Amino acid sequence: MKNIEIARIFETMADIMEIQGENLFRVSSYRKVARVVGDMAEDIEKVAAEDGLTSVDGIGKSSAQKIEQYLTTGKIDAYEKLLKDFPAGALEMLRIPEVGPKTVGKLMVEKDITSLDDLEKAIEKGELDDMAGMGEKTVEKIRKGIRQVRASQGRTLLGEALPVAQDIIASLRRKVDLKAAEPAGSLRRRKETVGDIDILATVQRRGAEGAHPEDEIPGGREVVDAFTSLDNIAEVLAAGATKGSIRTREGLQVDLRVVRPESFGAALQYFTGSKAHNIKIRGIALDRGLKINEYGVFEGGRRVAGATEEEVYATLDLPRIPPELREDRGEVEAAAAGNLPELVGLADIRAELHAHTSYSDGSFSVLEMARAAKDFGYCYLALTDHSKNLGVANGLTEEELRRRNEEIERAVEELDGFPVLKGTEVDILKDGSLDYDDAVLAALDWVMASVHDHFNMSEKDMTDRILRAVRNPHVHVIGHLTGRIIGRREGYPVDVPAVVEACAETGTSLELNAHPERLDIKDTVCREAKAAGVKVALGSDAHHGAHYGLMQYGVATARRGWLEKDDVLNCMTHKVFLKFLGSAKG
DNA sequence: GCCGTTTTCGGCCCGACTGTTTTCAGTCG
Repeated sequence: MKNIEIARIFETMADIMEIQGENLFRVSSYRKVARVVGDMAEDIEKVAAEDGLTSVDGIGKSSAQKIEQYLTTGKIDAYEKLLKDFPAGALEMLRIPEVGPKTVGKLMVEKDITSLDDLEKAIEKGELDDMAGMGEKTVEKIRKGIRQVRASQGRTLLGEALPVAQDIIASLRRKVDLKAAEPAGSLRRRKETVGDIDILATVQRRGAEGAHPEDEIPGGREVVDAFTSLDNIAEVLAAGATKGSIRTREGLQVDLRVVRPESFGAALQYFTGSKAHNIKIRGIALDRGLKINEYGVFEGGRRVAGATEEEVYATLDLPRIPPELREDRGEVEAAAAGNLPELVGLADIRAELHAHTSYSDGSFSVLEMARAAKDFGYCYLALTDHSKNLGVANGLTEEELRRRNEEIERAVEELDGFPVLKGTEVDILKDGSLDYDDAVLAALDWVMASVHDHFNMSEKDMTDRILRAVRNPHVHVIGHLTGRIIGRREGYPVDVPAVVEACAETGTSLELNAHPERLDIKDTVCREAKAAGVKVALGSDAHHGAHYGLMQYGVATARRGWLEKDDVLNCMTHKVFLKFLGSAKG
């Protein structure tokens, strides 16, 4: 599956072309190719062979040729040519806040600066001072920005950013009387990582009717002041009449915007994005003679909507599209056709299906884990301790597994019959065999099979290894399919579509590991699984009673993957779940 | 470079903020 590689190449080409001053529409068409190829569920090679690349919206003749060339030769001439004249370290400078392609281009041409290091040295020597547009403040910003790029190396996990945003909103509400306050941006779309946090707020008092957008918002400055005087702030970056910006001690940038109540829905829609979704929405508006901006929907000069998102979408005869879907992956078309999915919600989740106890590497006993699940509101629980191969995690021998199962029976009794399934997260060994014999697995209620070692295999070998586990009649579900750790470890190479296909054939499910560092399978694969009729099991990978709360990130990712209640095993009642397990693998 | 029930040419979403400019370019969301 070469989709991601190709997406990266087109993104890089777009960056380089933009720095070199290429036509911006041409640049954005390269970015669009990168996005559609990266988001595509199918293997690009398969699309190329079957329907042809130009059947994909956004891929024209020229891009199709480049992709074909990559698929056949592993190279793209146009890309090689761009790289040849372009220093490798220069793209890194784009990651500095306030530094865009134009600035990078100027630095390269005028000062021969081609890397973060070069730039830092040049600033130290005062070499930027004679450049047009490089005042004292700008240079200082860049200097700080370089440090920041080095320190943060990118984006923050959803699981870290969401609690920060929720804390800030709660603190803000205690200080000022807000009518509404919501995170926007990629956080609201629940992307697996976010660059910064955007919060929108509106105050109780209504603005004067017909007030111009440029007027100050009544009560706005008061909210901004409250915001910039919160605890846990390392630095106030900006504080105006309607907008404030801070950096938290964890290094996260948080932007707050105060908007008028009559514009709140429009602003929320606008700042939630994604950019691609908004471009599509605006296009539809234009066709109808409407203009949408962050203040509302306008017909001529007249505002026709804006207070709520429902209102904004309704002007286009669309239902409100859930934020998690707003990626221009077909959601607008689905909304227009009345085909939006009824997304699974946290309240639909009846069970935890991936949890460890102190028998392996968890910190709670069997009884404590079960009691915590019951207290959490679940109707049942599956305990999935590691198998003996995983020494570092104190994996269970067959004898230990038997003793743990007896302890489960005692715990069930203790908790008045709260159902606890006897499960395992059994290692898929190097050759694709499993770490327990079939007889041992057959006696268990719930068998999850996962790869935990020998990551450095070829894609073919790894895929064959996993496929062998999929085909084992006792395996109900494959755990964290790609093994990625977001921001730290790329997943091992595996032909995901081939695994999905085999799961569909054999009645095997796929786990969506809800741990914020994993979120594996990811959103687009969820959608692929759903299309193939493969069920998804959400698992928090809990090693402690407090970890059950991580389920929310799994649900968020499932929603981004268009999953509905019927696609998710955890939504089944205990009885239905057992029946499903009895029949799934035929 | 992509796209087309007005189109195969001429468009391509829109606005705010910042620093630095003396009317605007660059960046961001």
